[in-house]
Amino acid sequence: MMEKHFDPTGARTRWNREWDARGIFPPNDRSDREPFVIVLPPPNVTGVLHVGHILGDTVQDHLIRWKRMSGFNTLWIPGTDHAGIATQKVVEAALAREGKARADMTRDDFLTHAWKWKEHHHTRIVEQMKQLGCAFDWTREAFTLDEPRSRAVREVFVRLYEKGLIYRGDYIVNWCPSCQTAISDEEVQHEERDSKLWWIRYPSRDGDVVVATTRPETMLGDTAVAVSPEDAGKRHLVGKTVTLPIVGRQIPVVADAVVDREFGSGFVKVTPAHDPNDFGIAQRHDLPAMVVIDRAGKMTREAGADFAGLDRFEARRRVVERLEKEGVLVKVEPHRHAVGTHDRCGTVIEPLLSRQWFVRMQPLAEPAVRVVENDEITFYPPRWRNVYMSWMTNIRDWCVSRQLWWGHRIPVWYCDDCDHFTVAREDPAACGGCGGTKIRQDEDVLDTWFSSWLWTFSPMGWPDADAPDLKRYHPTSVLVTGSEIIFFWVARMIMASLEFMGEVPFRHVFLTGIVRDGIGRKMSKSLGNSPDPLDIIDQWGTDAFRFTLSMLSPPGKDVFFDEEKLEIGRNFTNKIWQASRLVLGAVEKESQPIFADGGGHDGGAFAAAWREAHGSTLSFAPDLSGEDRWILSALSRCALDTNRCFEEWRLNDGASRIYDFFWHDFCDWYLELAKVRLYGEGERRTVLAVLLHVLGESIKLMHPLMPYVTEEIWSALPMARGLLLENRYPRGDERAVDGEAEARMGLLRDVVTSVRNIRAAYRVAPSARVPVRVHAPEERAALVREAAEGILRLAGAASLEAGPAVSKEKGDAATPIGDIEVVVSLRDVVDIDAERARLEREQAKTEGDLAAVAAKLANQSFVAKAKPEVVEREREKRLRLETELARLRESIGLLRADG
RNA sequence: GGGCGAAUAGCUCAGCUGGUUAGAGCGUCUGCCUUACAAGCAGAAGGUCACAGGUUCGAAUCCUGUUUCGCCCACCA
Repeated sequence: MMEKHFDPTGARTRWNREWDARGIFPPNDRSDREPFVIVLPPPNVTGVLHVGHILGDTVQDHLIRWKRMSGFNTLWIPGTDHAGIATQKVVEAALAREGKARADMTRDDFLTHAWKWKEHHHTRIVEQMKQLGCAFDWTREAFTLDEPRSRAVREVFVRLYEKGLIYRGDYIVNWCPSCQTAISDEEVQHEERDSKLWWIRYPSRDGDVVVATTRPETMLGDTAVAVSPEDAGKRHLVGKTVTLPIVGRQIPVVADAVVDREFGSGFVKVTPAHDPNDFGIAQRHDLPAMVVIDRAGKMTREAGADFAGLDRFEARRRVVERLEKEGVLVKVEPHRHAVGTHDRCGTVIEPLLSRQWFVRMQPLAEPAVRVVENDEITFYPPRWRNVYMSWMTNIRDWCVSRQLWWGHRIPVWYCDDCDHFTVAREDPAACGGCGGTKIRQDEDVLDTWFSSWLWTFSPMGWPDADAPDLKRYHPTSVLVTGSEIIFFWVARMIMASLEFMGEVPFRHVFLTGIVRDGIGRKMSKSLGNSPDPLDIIDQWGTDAFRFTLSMLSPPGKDVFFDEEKLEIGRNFTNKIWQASRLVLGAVEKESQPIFADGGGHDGGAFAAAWREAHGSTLSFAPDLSGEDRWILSALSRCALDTNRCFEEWRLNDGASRIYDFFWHDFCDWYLELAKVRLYGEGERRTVLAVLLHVLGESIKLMHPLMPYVTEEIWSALPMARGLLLENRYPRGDERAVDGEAEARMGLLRDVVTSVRNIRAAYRVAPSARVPVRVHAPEERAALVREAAEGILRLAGAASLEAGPAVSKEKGDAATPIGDIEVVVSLRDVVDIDAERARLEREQAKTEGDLAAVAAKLANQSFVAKAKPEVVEREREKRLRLETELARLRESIGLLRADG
């Protein structure tokens, strides 16, 4: 006998051990079944799992298990990301707590610490990932900074360099003064902020010029003033010079098309070293660039003795003061504009002229646009495709060098003796130009995404083109990730795979939503609103967690996650458990064998379904009741729907479908009806076999969502063979859908519901049995009589009479349903006034409905233009409503007659 | 400044290609510890589908516009 309650922790421990011991997650490399492959978006190795990861992992595990059970050779590769900046920062912070600063350490010492830190956190995060029940192939685990991935990164760098797609140059980059590294455009977060627009007069013999700026401190580095070439009123100044206040430098006025004559004063100060626009102007007009802000965000010596060493924001205040003092500050007005900040630390980005490595993206983007255009790669939900396209078609070069220590070091060596630099796969011993041995490797490392973008093939043995995994498992099937990294990662993976593999990295991109807290805020550490998934798992169980998330996550929509919602999953898990207890308890009590390995009974659709699902044969000839046929039909329907939902990436709908079937069809109706036979005296094997079959198939359907509880129950089912994961996912069968059985069940449900309704309306004690009579045409009355035992039990009826002769009289409560009428005799219990009120309410509603239908049918164009089946449906509806209405009037009349 | 998404019951959301009586979970109300389950069972109440037009025999669903909220992109300093 099963325990009274499911023990999620015990089951998790047990099945993790069991799955691991049996080694069932890695694919069969010799199989000729179609592969289904996913690479896990690698979490930050020094991070902790948050609820968002659980959602992504749940979706992927769901797909993997479903495909595996559907006959695919599945592979899911786990791994972690070295996450350059993020990791370096946490390691630095940890060292700081020990009183050590990175500045005082050698690179090697720092890296030793970083690796130690990585090892520690890696163990932890892997431990966490194992608690989710994910079917990862740990034998293929990868890390973006391990040896094989380093080889791939170097190969890629060298190839791109040789192709002219990587270059080094001096450009304005996004500089984070806090992290002291360049970052890519994608890492800049634009935030609207209230600021000011300062209007400053630059005096000139030819007439003063007034510029408007949001960054007065950069005026110290101005080397020109620009106007729009279309601005007739100002054109005469072009070629003249103006005096830079404070500094006193003479700077020229130039005309450039980027200047908008409508904005501000129509004059733009040009600071080539600190503004990307101005940098462009300077290039076009051959203007010098003067760096006045350094890498720490402090003013340089170039900024002048009065400002050198000041923080840039302090310098802003001082500069404004000076301008005011000099009488050149014309006005200050409030101005709201977007400020670039570093997405990792929130520091305001300083555009800075600096020498960096860049990847030329345009040539890589073109094929990547094509494969999406021709649907070799599809996006779910499809709207993300446009987001991808618009980014790809306006793509800009990618700054890949980072001034960090933690990461893939740039494989470039500079020579002390000549200008040549050596770009090499293996560390060179000498300069490739002059042969000199005084060479130094570039100090910088590569952007983390420079290793992540190889993630579909770098874990499969690339650059060895003959690596068996590459041949077998690439391209992968689907990428499951969040929409926030479409540019960072998805787009770049597509480009990298096309460039280096000559094929797409994956066929489909499935984008999950962002998990938010109960009031819509993004989960974040600083807000403290992200619960620890492991706490949730301990408290609620993995299955409950996974099921709840699945159910609440329409594809690509943000999820408002609230711990209370876990009740959905927990309650459902319990429901499954309890239903299983009922079934297994009943099976244990049966003395005759239900099935056997060989021989046995062979005929009939159910016997065949049993054989196909369980590989054994029934040991008796099943004698199916109406409800048996109905639940088998509903099971098939559920399996069909579920598979269809999954095919269409609507995992949440699939989850709801199974939930509804199991809870409301199987538990609420079938189990209750089954009790008639289970607790009766007759032959029980048919109902037991049906119970076992439907339960078994149901938990197969649920397995991808709730691996532990289903595996646990499966192991207790007498007909189970092997692990649940090794069994075939129910596909459903159109031919198994039994319309007649479903109609019959509908009739039974209607009768039972009507009686319950009346009982509740009159507060009939639950223990009281009431006589039930059903007025119906003989054909249908026969069906009702056939289902008598079930109706008696479910409706709490004392007796059941059905036929065309059934009549009602005063003291009866009656409810019409189409052409039948359910009559419950309550003798003195019925309150005449209450019953009349009840009937009149019903009457009003029915009259309303009828009027609507009648109006529709009276409309000539409706009858002429609507599809015939729709018109027919309306006619049937009218007939039904008319019948019901007549019965209601009859009942009301009866109450009046002698009341 | 562009683009996208959302707006349906008190709350959180379903409602796929327009067509039965707009559904579920939670919450509320009523009655039940009925030999699987009170993490449960039965019943009930609750919606002018954001607003305004339009297309159509028919609109929560399609189109246009408006409002509110959210997100993404963007070199008007």
